[in-house]
Amino acid sequence: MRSPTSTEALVNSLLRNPLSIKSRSQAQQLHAQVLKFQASSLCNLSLLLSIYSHINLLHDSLRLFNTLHFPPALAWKSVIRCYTSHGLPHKSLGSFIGMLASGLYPDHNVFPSVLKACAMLMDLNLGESLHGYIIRVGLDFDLYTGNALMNMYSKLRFLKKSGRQRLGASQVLDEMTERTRSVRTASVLVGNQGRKVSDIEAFNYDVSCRSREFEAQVLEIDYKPRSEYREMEACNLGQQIKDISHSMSVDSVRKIFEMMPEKDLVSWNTIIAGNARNGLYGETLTMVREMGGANLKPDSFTLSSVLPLIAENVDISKGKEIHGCSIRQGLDAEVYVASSLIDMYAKCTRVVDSYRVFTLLTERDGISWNSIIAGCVQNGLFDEGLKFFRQMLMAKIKPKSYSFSSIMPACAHLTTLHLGKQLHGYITRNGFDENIFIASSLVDMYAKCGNIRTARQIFDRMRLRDMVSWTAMIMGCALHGHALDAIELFEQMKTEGIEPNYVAFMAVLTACSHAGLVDEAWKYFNSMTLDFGIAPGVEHYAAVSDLLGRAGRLEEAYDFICGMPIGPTGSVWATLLSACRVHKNVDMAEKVANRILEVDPKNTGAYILLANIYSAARRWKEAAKWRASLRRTGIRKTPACSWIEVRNKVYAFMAGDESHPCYEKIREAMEVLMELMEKEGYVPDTSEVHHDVEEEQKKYLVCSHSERLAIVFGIINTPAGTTIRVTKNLRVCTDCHTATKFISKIVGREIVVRDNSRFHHFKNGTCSCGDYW
DNA sequence: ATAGGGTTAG
Repeated sequence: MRSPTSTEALVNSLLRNPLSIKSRSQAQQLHAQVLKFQASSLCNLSLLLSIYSHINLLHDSLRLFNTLHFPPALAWKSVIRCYTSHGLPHKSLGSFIGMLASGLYPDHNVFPSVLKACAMLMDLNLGESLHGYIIRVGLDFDLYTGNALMNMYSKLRFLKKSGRQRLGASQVLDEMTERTRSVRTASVLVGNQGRKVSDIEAFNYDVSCRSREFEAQVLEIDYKPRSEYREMEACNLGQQIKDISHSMSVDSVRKIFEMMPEKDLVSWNTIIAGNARNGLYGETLTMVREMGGANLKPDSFTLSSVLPLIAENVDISKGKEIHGCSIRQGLDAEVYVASSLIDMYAKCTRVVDSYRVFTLLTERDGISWNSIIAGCVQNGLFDEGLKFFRQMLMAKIKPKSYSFSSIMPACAHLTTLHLGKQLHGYITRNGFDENIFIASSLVDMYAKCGNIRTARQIFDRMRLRDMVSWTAMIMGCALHGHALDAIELFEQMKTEGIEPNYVAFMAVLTACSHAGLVDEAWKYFNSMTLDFGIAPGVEHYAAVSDLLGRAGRLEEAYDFICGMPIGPTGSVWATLLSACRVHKNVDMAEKVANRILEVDPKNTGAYILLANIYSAARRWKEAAKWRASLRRTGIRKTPACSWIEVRNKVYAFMAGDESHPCYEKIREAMEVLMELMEKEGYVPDTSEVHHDVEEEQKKYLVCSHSERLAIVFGIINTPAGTTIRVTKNLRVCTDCHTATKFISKIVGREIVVRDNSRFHHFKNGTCSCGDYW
């Protein structure tokens, strides 16, 4: 026999040190060497296989595995791990069964992968059976297996849909643990020699029963495409099932943790993350503190699990504490921690602090980019969000599903349809269409950009719809004044077993309010508390009082607001005040305005509205008085602003902004139009012009409203037949509304105006809202 | 064996 060469020795040492191999080519070189030296023993090939699986090469692993006639345990375990980390839980469990079937005994380093596969399938039953099996083979005290068990339980919940009444999982496990332990202690005490044969036989029999039980369950699992599991996960983690008895799973996690004889940092991190995922705020923070007692310092895993919970609870002081902690540990520029910090600050409306963390972050990945983008968008900084989105693309980071659902609301709010469509194209090309978050945000975007039909098409094609998808569609209909569609959808949603929440009721009430459906609104308002136990919030009261007010039932609305169990806010009263303006009821307006200033002395809207009401009644002195007191408060009202998209570019207008580069051209066109309109019978309604000035001057002021400038700009800059789409950040003014009807008729074009609450479709001299808005 | 980001609301 020849002595091994140095190369052979190297090969052997490499085979026994799998962590030193880091790339596919290294692994393949080693593979070639093994074949060259005819060292392809079963043992060496299994070692190679475990190397392939450690660097996550599923195909190479499988190719090698398939050449083995009787794969040893190491080969099976490698394949199982690889399947799991590739997100193929069925395959993983199948291989596990195959391993058992070939007579091999599972050991401590196979269960983590199998448990993870159970968690992926969201199958608690299966997980519990596996747990029973693990107890039977005596591995429940193993550190790695225990950690994986905790992880599985903390990710699984009792799904409402499974319907079956279940025994408390932890009770069953308690009993089983007790029985197993007695068998085990007995055998330790007596020693293997003295152990009664019947005991061992009984034990082995029990183990094989458990493994068959588990096997039977695996075979029963119906295979679903991967995307569907992701949807299930999305639904499971969604609000609907959030509060359904996850306590049983959490109990199991705690029991395992307490029983574990040896705990390491991973064990602590796992239970902390589990508590955090299940929303146990106090408990989670306590455990982070207790870690110190066990001589363990929080690491990046700990911090990035805790921060989302702090964000959810909007606890800025705790958040800063954790930030401080991460700085002390030198973890504040670590991607995981930093992304959570960015998100936490954003959720606490401290975007400036998010920026700071983001700037300090040197290596940004898709998630850190998305955190800052979502942070901006969620705080209404749409342009900044878009800016970061573009920067991300320039940094050569490919947008993923999260990126689209984060940025889409920005397109929706800014009405930048061209951008939304562009993103939609990218989404379709990359197969993100099925994603429920993206589809919902697309429905919302198209609806908000005026394209209600496309919104409906996308909605109808969705395979799975959750409450948010329905609400987005209902709100879209409400926005366009399609109240009956909105109501029908709302009823359909309930029929499909999806419970409406706070926002869904806002949507349906808004629909009623835009169409003047008083009775329906009452019905839904009462149903909220009676049928669903949701306490109406200010928004719901606002919708109903708005409706009563518009219908001219001012007294009724007044009493309704006075009867609110939660203190009415300025905004609720404001709906009534604007109704007073529509119905020109100065007495009521005075009464309401005083109530507003009682609860909200800084409500500038009230000053302006009241001043306008006085102006309309030609009571100039009082109007001037209110305007003066507004000036004294030193608060500036939100400036009115309108914008329009022409040839993929957005043009913004402020009222009477004569410095606008297009101002002169617009002015000229406006004069021509005004002449034509007056011939058609248009009389400028200057009653709300708040200054006591000449009639000509008033007419001029009315004509320089931002929405009118935007509309005229659109007419002169687009070819005949194009629909003009204008967005305004506040409400469309009464006179502009009348004027736009005339304009639509004269120029023979459709004009769509979206203001802060709804869409107005002007066509042939009429408006879709029937002048009820 | 453990970790971070997403859709509806005037």
